[in-house]
Order: sequence, then C-alpha cells, then structure tokens
Amino acid sequence: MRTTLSKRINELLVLAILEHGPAHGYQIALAVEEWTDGLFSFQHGTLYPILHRLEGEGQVRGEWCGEGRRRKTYRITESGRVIFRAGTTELEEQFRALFALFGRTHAA
Amino acid sequence: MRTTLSKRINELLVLAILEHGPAHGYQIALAVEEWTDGLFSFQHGTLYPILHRLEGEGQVRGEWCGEGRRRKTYRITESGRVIFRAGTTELEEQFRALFALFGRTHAA
DNA sequence: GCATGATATAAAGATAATCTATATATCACA
DNA sequence: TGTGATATATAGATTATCTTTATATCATGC
Repeated sequence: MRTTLSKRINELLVLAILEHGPAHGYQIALAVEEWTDGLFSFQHGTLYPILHRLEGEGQVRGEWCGEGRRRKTYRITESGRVIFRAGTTELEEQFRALFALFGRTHAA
Repeated sequence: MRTTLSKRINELLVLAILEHGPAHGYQIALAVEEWTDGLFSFQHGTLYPILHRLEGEGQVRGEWCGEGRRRKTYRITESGRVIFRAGTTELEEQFRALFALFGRTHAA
C-alpha cells in the first residue's frame, strides 16, 4: 500500500481544514476534532511533523506572524489543492471497495 | 486513535473473508486482493502475524490440516463475529464523518 | 505580582505496526 | 529435475505515530 492509509488520511485532514482558510497548527487540531465529532484527532507530536512535511513538499505554505506569541499560519497551495482533490477521490474509491466487501459479508 | 486505523482495517479484512467460510492464510490474501480489485492487499509478512494475533485473542481459530503441505485453516469464532460487526459499524461512522468533512470542503 | 491553565510550537526518544527479505517445504508441470 | 505457484514463519529494517519534555506567551483569578 504505497504509503500508509493513516498517513494519507492525516494529510488529507490537514488539507481539508486549510481548504476552508488559513489556520495555524493548534487551530487545525481543534478543527479536526470538532468537525469529526472527536472521531479523528491529532496529538501535537503527530501534527507538527505532518505540517513540516507538507510544507517541505509545497502542499502548504507557513508564515510566522504576530509578535510575542509565535504562531505560524499555514495556507494551502495550488499544488496542495490538486493533491487534496485527487487524494479524497482515491480514498473514496478505496472505501467503497472496502465497505462493499464488508456489506457483502453482512448479507451472507 | 486508540489503535491504528490500518491495523483495525487489516483485522476487519481478515474477519470479513472468514465470515464467508474457512480459509487458510494464502487464500485470505488472494481473496482480499481479488474482492477489493487490488485496492487492498497483504504482504505475507503482514498477514501471518495478524492471524496469529487474532488467534491469540480468540477471534479466529486455526487448525492444521492436510498432510504433506502444511496448511492452517482458519475459522471465525462467535467472538470474532461480534467484533467484526461492531468494528465495521464503528469504521463506517468514522468514515461518514471523514467524508462529510471532505465534502463540506469540496463545496466551499 | 504571581500561579495556573489555555494557547502555541518544536523535537528527541519510545513504541507500534508494517514491510522486506529470507528460510523452509510441498506440489504440478514441462 | 528444475521452475513457478502454493504455503507458512520469523528476524530485522523501516516507517509513522505517540509520549514526553522543553520553551514561551497570554488571560484570569487571587
């Protein structure tokens, strides 16, 4: 499975939040938890490396802003948008196949 | 996320196949690949440890059969069936929430 | 003024799980 | 008799997350 399912989902979650507008790490973590009714969540030790990874790959762009308290605001890039759309489509196909199999079994 | 998503899915895949009838490891791997159109698959280095784990937890029962070529046929247990149904239901809820978030973003 | 808890980011180290590779062995077919 | 498919197992490398710790600001109550 070329790259871990969880890893792909985590990255898509971050991109999904940023599709709504710029946000910094802490906000992203809160938004994911809120919008999925707590079914998905991030530990910060998980989230920040993901943000750095996505930034390194050019899918998001971070900018330090505000003085005093350091906050890094992330925005999704055009490349990130393309990857987000492709990724969600692919994941949806995968889960259709998965639940088709589960459903077939339920019926049996 | 109490236990890895991938781990849970992998276990559910095995249980789903065994809900259809007894099978040995190699058959399970083939069936998963076939029934999900190659979207999910197992390396044997992944599958056999999972089978041993599930057996240890009483979700499946394995029995050596046939002489000469060693083949271990697995059957799902009653406990495994209960866990399978609960697990698929839970996973479905989780994915409904996930795709609801993705969809909301698509619309934005 | 100061302690506390929420906000905010980062990175090192432990843990968990899969993947890769290797080993072993049978069977069918050419 | 050699090759490729069938069949299981395990050690070791890799990957990714989780836990923990460190640092720092801000608001609130005492």
